Amino acid sequence: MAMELRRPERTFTIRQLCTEFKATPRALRFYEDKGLLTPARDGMNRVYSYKDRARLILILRGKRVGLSLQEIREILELYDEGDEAMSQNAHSLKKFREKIVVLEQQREDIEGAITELKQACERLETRLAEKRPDLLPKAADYDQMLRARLDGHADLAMGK
Amino acid sequence: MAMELRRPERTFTIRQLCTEFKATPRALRFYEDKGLLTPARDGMNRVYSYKDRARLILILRGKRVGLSLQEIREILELYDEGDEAMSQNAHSLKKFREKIVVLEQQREDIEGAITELKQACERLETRLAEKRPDLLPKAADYDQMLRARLDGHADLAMGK
DNA sequence: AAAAGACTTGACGTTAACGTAAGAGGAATT
DNA sequence: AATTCCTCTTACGTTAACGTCAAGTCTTTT
Repeated sequence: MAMELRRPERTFTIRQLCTEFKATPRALRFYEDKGLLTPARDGMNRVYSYKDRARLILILRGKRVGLSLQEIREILELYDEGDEAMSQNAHSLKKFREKIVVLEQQREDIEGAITELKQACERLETRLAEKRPDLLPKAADYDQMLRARLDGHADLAMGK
Repeated sequence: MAMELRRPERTFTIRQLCTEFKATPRALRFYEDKGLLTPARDGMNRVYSYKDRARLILILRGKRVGLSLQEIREILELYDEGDEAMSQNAHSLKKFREKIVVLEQQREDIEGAITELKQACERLETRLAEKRPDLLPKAADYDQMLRARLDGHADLAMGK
């Protein structure tokens, strides 16, 4: 019970989180305004903890899957809620189940969209190969694409 | 070559498509305004063909997976484009490949979100079962939910 | 001490994707 | 003929999720 995992009590400035996750200060303040984040303060300045950072990760992922900030907030509230507001939670439970159905549908949609896009790409590529092979991307371009994919995590490794 | 599948040349009014897909006339006109649909006219009135209907289905699915109308239009244009505008297509190809990467990421996100939501549901359910079993949904409610899921296709079967 | 950088709080602007209300035109029903 | 109904266009309103200044504070560097 007296055992809490003691990560070095690191904190983050708003800018640090922004560059790490490619967000803007305005966005983080906006999330705070909407009750999704509540960082501590050092004087006027915001101080984000690991917990805040974890919440931000959830927020951003929620956004990527098409949840509204409102919906994300409801989910987040589940995590720090004690055990009060139980009848409220019965409502949340229902909404979550509904959301799961929607997300499963969405996953199907995405899989469908992916296969279609891939087909479209193939059609395009064969047509281009026949008529304008000069316009096809070169091997070098694929290198470039791969590098772009990795850049997202690069700053994590080399504590920029 | 002279063989075209001859579905009974059915057409649809704007209202019919709207009720079938739970859209609004305003939305369909908006899509038209943005160049995603180009139904025929009977006098002033819009007349939608099977092809228009198919496009609408693609539009709505595109929206569900988070594509913008702009992006959806680009995809649709691929389908009716002849073989002109090839260098344009080289650009499309690149954009599509990028979009595929995004969608695959998004699929991962959704799967993550689904598992998390399910966990949250379980936590909620156990807590409720312990403290307020009266708030748990009854078996009848699940019947209701199943019925709701099927309603989406009911109007297709019973040509309402 | 002055300038340069981060951070802050307003407050107004912006974009996408429609909603909504107003006014008018045909077709069908009463 | 009048009412009802569906459709049309035009045009302004709305919501979410920020962007974009403006103006001020605090700290650090010169």
